[in-house]
Amino acid sequence: MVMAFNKKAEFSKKDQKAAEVAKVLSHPARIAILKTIAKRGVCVCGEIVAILPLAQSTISNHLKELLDAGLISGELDGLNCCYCINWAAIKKSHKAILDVFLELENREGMDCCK
Amino acid sequence: MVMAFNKKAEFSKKDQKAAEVAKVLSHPARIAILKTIAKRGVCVCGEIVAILPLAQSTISNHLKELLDAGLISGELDGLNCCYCINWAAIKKSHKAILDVFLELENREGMDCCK
DNA sequence: CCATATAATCGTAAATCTACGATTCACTGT
DNA sequence: ACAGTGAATCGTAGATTTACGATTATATGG
Repeated sequence: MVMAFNKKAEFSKKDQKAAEVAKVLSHPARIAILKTIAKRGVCVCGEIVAILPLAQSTISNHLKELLDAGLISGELDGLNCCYCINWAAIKKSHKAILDVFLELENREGMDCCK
Repeated sequence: MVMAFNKKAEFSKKDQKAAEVAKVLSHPARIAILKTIAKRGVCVCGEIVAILPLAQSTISNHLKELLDAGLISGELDGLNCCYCINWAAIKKSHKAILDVFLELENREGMDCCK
């Protein structure tokens, strides 16, 4: 009995993209990591581990998710790995989410039940 | 051996709130449901079921998540249940996400590795 | 070469999410 | 009172997420 297929593909591309962006931001650790990297400009994994209340391997996983989503880039620099924000991706992500809210807020006033 | 505790509580309130908003939007079905309700003004569960490629019980679950998050309100109206957007909550949510992006984008230019 | 340090990866466990069918509940209309 | 309809809830199964410790890989420094 097969269930729990991935039905996400059946929604509009726009909604899928917005949902993907939201998914990346759906854990406070990932938001905190992004803010930390943005704030410091330079950021090495060890610094993030020192700041956030999570184990090194857990941080590394969250970093990988941010990398996979394209929101940050990281390059090995000797022993350390230097991460930085991919601003183009951040702006695209921002727009994807913004569009959802704008499309919703555009309809304000057309309420039904009251 | 106890693992996988919920560590989310250890992050800042702001980041937690933003992550919660993002979580609600992290499935295209929920975005599509919000847009459908906003577009129609009036919206009954059955209409959403007819439009989206999901079973009635699945839609009902997504609606419950949106209700729990406070983004919509629903009242029983005879046989039908009329849902509408809670605009105040939408705006709060929008602001919570917006603040994350603004805080990030504020730091643009302070890059490290290049 | 060897000890050390940084960070990725692996293995795992628990929790949560997605999804559905079946059932139940509540209200209509007859 | 009873059949029918719309929607919530229940039970479930499988997938994914969160988290950690242990291990591995790689580079540096002596």
